[in-house]
Amino acid sequence: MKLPPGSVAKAKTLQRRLRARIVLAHLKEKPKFIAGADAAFDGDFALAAACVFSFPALELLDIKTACVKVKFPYIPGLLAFREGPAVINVVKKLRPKPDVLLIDGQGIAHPERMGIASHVGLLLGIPTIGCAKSRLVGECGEPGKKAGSRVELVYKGETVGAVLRTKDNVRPMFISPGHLVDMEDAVSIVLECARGFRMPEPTRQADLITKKMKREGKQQCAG
DNA sequence: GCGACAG
DNA sequence: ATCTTGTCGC
Repeated sequence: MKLPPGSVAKAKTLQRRLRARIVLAHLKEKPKFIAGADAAFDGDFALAAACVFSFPALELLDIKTACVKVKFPYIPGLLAFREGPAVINVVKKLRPKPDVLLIDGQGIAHPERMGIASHVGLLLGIPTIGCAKSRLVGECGEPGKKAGSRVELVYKGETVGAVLRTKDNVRPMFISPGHLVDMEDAVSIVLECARGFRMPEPTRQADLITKKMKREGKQQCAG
């Protein structure tokens, strides 16, 4: 996928401008509604899905989907410019509006502290948590084999995330605050959303929906 | 120059 | 992310 000249440099400049507005603070109230969002790809289109659950009961309350044309290729560190538009579009449709949003990707565990979770959280103005299946940046050890064990993810001398075992004996998840939450919130909320699978329920369901959309064809999706 | 590199 | 069969482990 081709990009107009200078797009990559402009994207990086925007990240550095937006990161000044990221706020990491402890949630004042326990969330009542939590959502998860993810996207799959079919040609030049991003098939996005988002779902909201009651929290901490995790009863499914709403599901929304969207099909958005992608204008950016995948470039490590610039995922928000590829998936962000579709995710923002679909999350805006959710009812009730979520108090916290889990996104498949990094929060501040990013070269510019602006992973997709931080980026989307800032643009939507809602608390977000990055839930990635693998590492983008940072150094870390290996957490214990039991669910709940964790080690810090350190980047340039700063703790930017947690390498968290969400299930016994499975590869850990890379959790990092996105926006309007702190590290403790991120880890505790993800653990409360762990329901016997590696991925926390909100993100896991969004991922399943996304793959189903792809199987059944993008022609019938909203957006 | 070489290796790393979310989805 | 996506392309892909059988297969090992809980």
